[in-house]
Amino acid sequence: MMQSLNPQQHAAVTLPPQHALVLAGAGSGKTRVLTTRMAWLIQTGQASPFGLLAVTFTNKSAREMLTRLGALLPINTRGMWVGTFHGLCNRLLRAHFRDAGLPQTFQILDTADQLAAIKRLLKAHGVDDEKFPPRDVQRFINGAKEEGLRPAQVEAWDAHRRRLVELYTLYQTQCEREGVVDFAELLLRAHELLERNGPIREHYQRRFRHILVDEFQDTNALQYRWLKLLAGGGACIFAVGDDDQSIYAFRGANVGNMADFQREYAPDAVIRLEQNYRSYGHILDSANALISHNAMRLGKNLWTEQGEGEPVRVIELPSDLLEAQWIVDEVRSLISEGRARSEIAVLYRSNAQSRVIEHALFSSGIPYRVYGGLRFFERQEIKHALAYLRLMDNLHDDTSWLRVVNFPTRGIGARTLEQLGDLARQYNTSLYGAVPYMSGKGGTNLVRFTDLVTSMAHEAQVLSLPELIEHVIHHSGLREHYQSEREGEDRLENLQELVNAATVFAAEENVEGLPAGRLVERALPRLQAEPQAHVGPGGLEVPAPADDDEPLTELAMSPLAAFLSHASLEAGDNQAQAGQDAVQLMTVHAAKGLEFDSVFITGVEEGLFPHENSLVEAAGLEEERRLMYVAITRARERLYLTLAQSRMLHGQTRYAMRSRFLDEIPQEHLKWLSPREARPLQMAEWAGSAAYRRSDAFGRPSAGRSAPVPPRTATSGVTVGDQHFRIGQGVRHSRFGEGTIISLSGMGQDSQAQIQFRDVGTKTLALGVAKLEITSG
DNA sequence: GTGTCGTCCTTTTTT
DNA sequence: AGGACGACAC
Repeated sequence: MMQSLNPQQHAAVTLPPQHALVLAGAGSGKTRVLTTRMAWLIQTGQASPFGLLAVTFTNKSAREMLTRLGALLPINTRGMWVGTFHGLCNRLLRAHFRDAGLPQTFQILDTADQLAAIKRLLKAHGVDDEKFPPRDVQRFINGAKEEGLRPAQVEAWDAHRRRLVELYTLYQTQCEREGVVDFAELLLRAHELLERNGPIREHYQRRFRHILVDEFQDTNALQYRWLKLLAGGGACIFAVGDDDQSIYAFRGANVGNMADFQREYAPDAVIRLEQNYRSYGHILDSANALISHNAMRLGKNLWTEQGEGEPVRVIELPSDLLEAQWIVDEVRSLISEGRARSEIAVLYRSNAQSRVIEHALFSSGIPYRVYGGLRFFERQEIKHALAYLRLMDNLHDDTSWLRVVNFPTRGIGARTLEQLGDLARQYNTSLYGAVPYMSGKGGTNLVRFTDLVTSMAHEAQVLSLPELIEHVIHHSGLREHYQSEREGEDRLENLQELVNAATVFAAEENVEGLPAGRLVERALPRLQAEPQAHVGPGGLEVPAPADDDEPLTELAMSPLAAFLSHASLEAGDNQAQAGQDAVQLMTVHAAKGLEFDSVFITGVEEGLFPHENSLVEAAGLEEERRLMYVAITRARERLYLTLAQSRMLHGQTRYAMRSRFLDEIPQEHLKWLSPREARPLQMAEWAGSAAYRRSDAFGRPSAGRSAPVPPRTATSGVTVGDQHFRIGQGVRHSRFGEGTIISLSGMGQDSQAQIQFRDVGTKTLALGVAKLEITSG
């Protein structure tokens, strides 16, 4: 188990029981250390499998951890507390729903459900959604919750914010009435439960002697507090993370948690894993050099025993179309060299870039796979089916009610629902609860719908989970609806896939054949019927696990409720054509944690990567740099950085110069396939440049590629009045001082320039308005 | 209740 | 440019 660990990995794995922070660089064997540590703790008898808690951010990494652990030790990992923050909190709340003040059947709102709930709330209270856009309200509420704040604790320093706090309060009341819980609420509730309930807190504090955290740099304030609370009884926290790979600050992750952890817990051990087993030297050194430009770091330098390998290839092309075409040609030659398509990744900063690349790949007939986009459980037809199922569990779930009350249409219109909503408010009940108060024509259809849902709920007491879903799809009219819809073919297939998913789920949970709605008593903490000594892989006698406390509450959940949680917490795969050998397309964010033999990082331009929206603050630029660091370190053997001088964005052609990140990598690691000029090339120069023609000498097929296509615009500049502006030009502004134009967009009087000023940072100015003096270029 | 037209927005995303 | 969503008309 321990063989072939390097000294640092070995030290981390065998650390005595104490708090520890492991700074694990990209490709340094982080997951391996985490799982081997768990196995080691179990095997040496320092912990029982259920005395460990391991927490991750994604279901995928939780699964991987369990799989690897299962491979290391002959134990049944089922029922171990290994999961995502949200998954574990859900488990906690299910087990102690009463103490947490939740109904037994509480359901989980995903982001879209939450937004719908907020829209409904705003409408019901006549809130001006110009002044309070639902998305902003959502962000405010989630932001507060992620800071661990209830409405009373949020500072409201002006009228607008006071109103937001009011809305937060109202939203909370609505959620409670409906028995639903959003993602952030899972964490906050679980935290409050542990904080306020001494016996429960002490039970879990006694139980989990070892808490292991993956991707610690991505934790937010509330998650960190949750961990601290859980470890408050003397448990050891083993936190693994990489501050250089923190790329989720924009959604509340706080890298500062790493430094705080180091300070507050004064961990006796900070271990750095700096040997990289993934990339060749030039790639790794490029990444190191780049990230060294960040000021806010804990510090770490990756090295490799592999040779320096090939230099990083860099190429600048006249346009996004040519960039895509060039990539496709290069991909084709990589494939013809015998490389697997699935080992080639094309990464981009923003999703908007994928279209052009997809188009080029498609035209060339190269199979590709795009990550991101709609996931299985987020599909419209699936959400409809799930809404029926949720109503079966909880008729007061207004979100679900509204989603399907008139889908398929059954003559219940907006007016009827408005009336119903008024009544519900009047009698302080759910929409379902308000049905008896309805009179008139609208009422009869509503009663019919209510009967439908109640009869389905009856079936839930008889039918198994897959049977129930089949029943719902049929009797709700969903099947018929999609059969008659022109493009309903896929949707019908997905609905069938939902039945399959439920079959698999029921088998995994051992509830096959049991009625979907019937409670299944299970003592979750019990892992094995009879804890006994095993013989470990090394012939080691493994002591019987320590006797843990009996659970305070047994988890009682119906197969249906369990399936619904599963659907909310794990949105499912979002990949088309899984399994096929295809070129991988994804955003840099989505690539985190993955690795490929060959990687293309596209759009390495100022304004795009780093993204212009991040340039307003220094912290933003550092996050962009970390993002580039993550991108570079995905590559094992070959790395390409590509950039385009012009690019279609939001229906406008934009011109940009190469990313500053390119200048932060020492040239010795780079091999320019296009001329690297002190200033960006003019397109006219480019089209005729010898370097471009020479590019065929690099072994790419020149056939199939047309001669250099003239750019869509003659020069990369705009003319406003009698002035002609170009990228890279020096300018002077009366107030902002000296600066350089780093990007241009628009035409004539409407054009804008992004200017990097020497003293005041980057500004975007309207050229028709701003008075600029051209100083050079 | 459904279909069409216009308006708005557009960084990154998991649970 | 292109998609999503909301307002309006049939």
